[in-house]
Amino acid sequence: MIRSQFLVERQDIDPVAFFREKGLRVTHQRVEIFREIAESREHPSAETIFEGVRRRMPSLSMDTVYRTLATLEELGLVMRLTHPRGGARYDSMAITHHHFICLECGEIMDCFAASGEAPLLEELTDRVSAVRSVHVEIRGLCSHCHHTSNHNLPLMGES
Amino acid sequence: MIRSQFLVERQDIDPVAFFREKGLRVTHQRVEIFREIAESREHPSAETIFEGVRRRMPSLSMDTVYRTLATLEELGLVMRLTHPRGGARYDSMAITHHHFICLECGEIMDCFAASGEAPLLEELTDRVSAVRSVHVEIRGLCSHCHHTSNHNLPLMGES
DNA sequence: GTGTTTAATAAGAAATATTCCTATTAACGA
DNA sequence: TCGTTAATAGGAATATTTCTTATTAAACAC
Repeated sequence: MIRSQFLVERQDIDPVAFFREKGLRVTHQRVEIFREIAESREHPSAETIFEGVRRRMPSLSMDTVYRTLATLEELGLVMRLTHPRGGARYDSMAITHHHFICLECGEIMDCFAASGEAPLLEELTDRVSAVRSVHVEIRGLCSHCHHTSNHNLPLMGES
Repeated sequence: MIRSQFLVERQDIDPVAFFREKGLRVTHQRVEIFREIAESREHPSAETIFEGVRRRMPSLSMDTVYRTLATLEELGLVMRLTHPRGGARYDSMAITHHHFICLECGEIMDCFAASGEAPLLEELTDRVSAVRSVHVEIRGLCSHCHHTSNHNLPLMGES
């Protein structure tokens, strides 16, 4: 049986050492893109990341941003999130955490506290071999939207 | 404090009654698109849904597929998933469940069993008002890929 | 049933988002 | 410092999603 705890921390990642360790070339682009995400608190889109890094590195191309984001995601340093309003958003996963997304305004909030266990994968035992990450995504209404907008969303606990 | 159980079932949805109840017109397109997803076990893309329904309804347009999927998602009947290999995938959420996604081949498996509770939202109490859904997404390697490919993914439990 | 109202659709254009192609650059090991 | 080659820039190509507008068909009143 595969059973995964939610809380798995990892932090203080030095991108230079990390890339080197993985046998990847330590390019300015990779380091800067990693930093841009690690230092952001805003779950930026690829476009936002591009604009942010390009200020320091005018030759940067969009292709490099996407390629690097894919690399970082594969390494487990970054997570791609589906945003209710189209387009992908990216978030540093140097520290394991989860997300709350407001269905009204689209704001994404980090949720570091975690308790309990992941869904048991017993029913998938013969089909699943290794767990890489467990991510909980909670959707609902943030306080602001709950009070200001007349929403019509079915909520948990209601019929 | 907001605390949400994972397991919240809902099933046997009659799309006609459901749309009517919500004050939405019961169009052939809506009913057929809903059925296509509800009967699929394959987490189809918008394109796949389009092709499937168009066999029965040749005049269907892609725009209607996207529009209807957005409506169904808003009603909580359908969930949009980010697929590792670009593009969105859709899944019927008539019965609450979770997902395992293989990072190698991209296969998505349903995971109905669930235990534990969602991450505590205590830290977000003042920012979050209402929970609409709790979804757990587990990533890793399916048995097939774990045994056949030489993967280089950091896995949970390893350093 | 018939007519009226208007939400929903089809069609294709437009806007976005993402990936691909190729020549060039620069990281790294010798 | 030099050679090798992974990685990048630039732009084209593709894919995905949304928008615009005329048309259609649900829903409802009669």
